[in-house]
Amino acid sequence: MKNSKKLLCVITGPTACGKTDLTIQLAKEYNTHIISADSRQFYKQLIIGAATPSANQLAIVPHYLIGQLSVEDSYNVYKFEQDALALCETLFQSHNIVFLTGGSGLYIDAACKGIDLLPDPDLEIRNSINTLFEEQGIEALQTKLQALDPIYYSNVDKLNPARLIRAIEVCLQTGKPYSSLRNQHQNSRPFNILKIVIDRPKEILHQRISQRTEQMIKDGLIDEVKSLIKFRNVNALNTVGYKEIFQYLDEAISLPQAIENIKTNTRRYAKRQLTWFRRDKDFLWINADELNTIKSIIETNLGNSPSL
RNA sequence: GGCGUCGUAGCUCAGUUGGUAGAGCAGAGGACUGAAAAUCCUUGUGUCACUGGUUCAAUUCCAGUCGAUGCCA
Repeated sequence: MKNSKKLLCVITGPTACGKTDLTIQLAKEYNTHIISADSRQFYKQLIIGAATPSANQLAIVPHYLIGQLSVEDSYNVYKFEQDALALCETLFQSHNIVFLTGGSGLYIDAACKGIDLLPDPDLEIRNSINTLFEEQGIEALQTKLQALDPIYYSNVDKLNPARLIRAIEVCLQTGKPYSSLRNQHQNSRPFNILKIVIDRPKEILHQRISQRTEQMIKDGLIDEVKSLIKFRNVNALNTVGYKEIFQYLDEAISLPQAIENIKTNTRRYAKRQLTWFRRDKDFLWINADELNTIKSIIETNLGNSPSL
């Protein structure tokens, strides 16, 4: 074989587009394994609401980074990058192709391009900045960041507390401006990468989101959420499907209203995902029913002549 | 059948003491480096139900028609 490099095939797409089934089918045909890039399926307690693959599906091909964490664990993109790269190294020893699938764009980027080396968040510092925000509002964050890092301040979304807080946190932790630690260069990888977005007409996607939401309720989403009520404040549960059911359990909204809200919020999530993918011109957009097209592209990228 | 109220953006509604109209939600577009299913930004022209009348001018006033709804029969 001429092509000595291995291939990481990224299969992503908006939520409910059918990437799980499709990737399992591909991985089975290529007799290989799947690494998940889904920031909610990491948590073992999130099953129904996170649309985690079923036990039957997981049995078809080996999966990694699904259910390896508890919702109480702290995890982040950098750790994910490390985990995903370590898995790639191991799996490429015995496979020419490995699939990475999931809908978390930032996590996919971390695996494919890498992210800057920054210290792990210090919870004490973060909490103190959060308190500053709660007590004095966004202006206090703006003033602070402007003093600590005027360069980043000139580019940052000044109305987004999350951006401001993280930047301040890094400045305080490292004693350096956040901007000086961001190189934003793309790390090279010891494997080739093929990136595919599974596309669907918007009406069809919305229909699938609606149907999947109804199915989640039938499958017992409410009981799953009830069992997690003691964790309701952890970040992992600030998630579509869970927060709406918490509101229903609080009797703040009716069940039909909660279900409607889940559908709406899922549609919006899908929209944000699509915005993210559109920005990255490396993605090939392929219709969900064009499995043969995908296989043909994979063959080409593996250095084989397309036989289809 | 009689009397009243209502009919304005996909939905809920506001408003114009007559000069063709605006909020919330939904929708659309965008941003994004350790919270990312998170967090945040931008974006509102529609036969003002229909047909006539009055008027320089009607979505606004008047009449009729249709539809919704309430009360009385």
